Amino acid sequence: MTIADVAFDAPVHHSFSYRVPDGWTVVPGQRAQAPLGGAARVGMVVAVRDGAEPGLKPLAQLVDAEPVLSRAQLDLVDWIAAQSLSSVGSTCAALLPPPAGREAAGSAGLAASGAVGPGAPKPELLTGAGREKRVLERLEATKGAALVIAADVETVARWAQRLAKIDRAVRLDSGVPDEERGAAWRALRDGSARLAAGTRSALLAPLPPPATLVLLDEHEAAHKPPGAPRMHSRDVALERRAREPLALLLTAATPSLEAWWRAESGLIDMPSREPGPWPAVSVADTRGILRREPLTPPLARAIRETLAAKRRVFLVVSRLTSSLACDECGAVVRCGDCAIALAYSRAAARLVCRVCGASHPLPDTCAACHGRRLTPFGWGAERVEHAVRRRFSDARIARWDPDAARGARGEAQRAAAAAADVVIGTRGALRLFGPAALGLAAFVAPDQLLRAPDFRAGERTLALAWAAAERVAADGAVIIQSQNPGHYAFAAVARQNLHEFYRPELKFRAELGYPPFRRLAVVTARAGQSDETRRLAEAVGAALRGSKGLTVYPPIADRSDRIRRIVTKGGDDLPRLLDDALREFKAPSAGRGIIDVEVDPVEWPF
DNA sequence: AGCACGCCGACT
DNA sequence: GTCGGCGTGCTC
Repeated sequence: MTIADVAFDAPVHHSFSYRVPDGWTVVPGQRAQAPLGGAARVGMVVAVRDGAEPGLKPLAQLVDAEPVLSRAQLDLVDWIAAQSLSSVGSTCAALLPPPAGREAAGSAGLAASGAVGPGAPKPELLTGAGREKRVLERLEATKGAALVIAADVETVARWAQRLAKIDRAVRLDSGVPDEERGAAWRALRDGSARLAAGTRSALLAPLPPPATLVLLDEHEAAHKPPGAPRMHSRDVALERRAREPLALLLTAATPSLEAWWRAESGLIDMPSREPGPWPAVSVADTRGILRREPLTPPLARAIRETLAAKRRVFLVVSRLTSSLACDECGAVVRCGDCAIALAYSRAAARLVCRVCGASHPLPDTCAACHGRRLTPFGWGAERVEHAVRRRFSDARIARWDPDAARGARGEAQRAAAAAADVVIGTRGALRLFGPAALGLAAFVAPDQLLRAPDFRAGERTLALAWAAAERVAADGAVIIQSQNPGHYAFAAVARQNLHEFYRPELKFRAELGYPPFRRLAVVTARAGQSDETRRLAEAVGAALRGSKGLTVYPPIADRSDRIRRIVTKGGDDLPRLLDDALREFKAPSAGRGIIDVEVDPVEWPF
């Protein structure tokens, strides 16, 4: 009898075997519906073989008339799953359009994709002004298939419109109905469409050679969204390019250190560009300044001048809420139970704990020294808005909150922000402004960002400051108020010179053994009680320490003490070493506890 | 992941 | 006396 091995979207790291009903033709790469745990579920057929295993349930029905993945693409999926310690089934689910009900049989087979020839071009990293225009020119010049991957559906929509001006373009992302996504996949496969745009679920879309794959904003953390596979789209794209003859273009205003290092090592081409127009960037030193006012005199003057010139102002604030501190002894008002600083809301005149949610009225005196002067520190959007309104009462001022920007009130807030003279917001507000749309962009206090307990803090700060500067007209200004005015991220933005950031940053990363020189993984252990969690974490730590190539740090408890995280460093073989070391905990006999592994984390979970 | 099975608290 | 909490375990 014929047996099909099917991988399901579940954290089980093996496939399930089914009998192929007589008369069916099934090949690996097709999805099929089959009974699993009492329900009919869709999985990927990863192998078809002859055998004699009595008692197997039969496949229920085929979902794809034609395979959606070729053998080579299934091999790529295996590689992704192994590298990210994800299951093959959930990797497939994340990297394919959702299965349609049923589809018409197509006639075209999958394009055969061979190994990369010796003449295959290196991946290219496009930086600098006009990088997106250069991508479009490339796609216009080539007659081959092209796929543009963006980090979010909004960007996909914009690119789909741009591509449609060149040739027929289809969308493979969740911004269009499921049937349309499936049809787009098939249109690429049979050549009826040559241009496509999508998010990570489009990364494996069929691209008959000669083809171009474009990854926009390769530095974006959104290219590694939550859920399997825990791998950045940049890594998927680079591996696909290594296995398939396609041209790979990466774009970034501020490349990831990973991409920059590859470029320096000659693995990626990074054409150098003449610097384009750039605003005047100044850094205002706020050290030793009594912070009762978020706007230093130079910033207040710049706002006044920009508004007088009828141009727009963007004030970048940190999402971190402000807290209350004693002017006399410096103590911060903390939650009695959780020990973290209570978030101060001026409007509500209350203090709220962001861990346990407890809300307290404002205290009259400092608990530490009984001083009577408790004042807020840190500049949240709300406090900055208040200060700006007080000084510029005639201006139209809008606040852009990431939380309020979603949902029903989102549209209203967006409209208000789009019409405002002064927008006060976090990183997400950047989307409101096109290139050179602003007269002034200013960072009220990026120090929280810079001091975040995350080795990517500098990279993030650079990305945000650079992105803001790109949105300011060449005759406009960027003002950065900081207690770290000498930081090389600011110097790089001020002189529009990326090297000024990457040179010292690479040195720092190399010295401390951070990516791109070593790989990181965060292993999370969870068990019922806190002592069980502790015991599990100790056992996991011991197992990891037994592995030669791994550097293992002691487990860190989270605030609730129900989760412990173990940070691990290793080399290129980190996934394999982790998999070997953790195998005993994955066995069914291992019992209690859940172990979770995040390889190459981009967001620091602490 | 789902979904079942399986033992301990507040209700008709 | 039941309904239901989610801890543990299995799914071809």
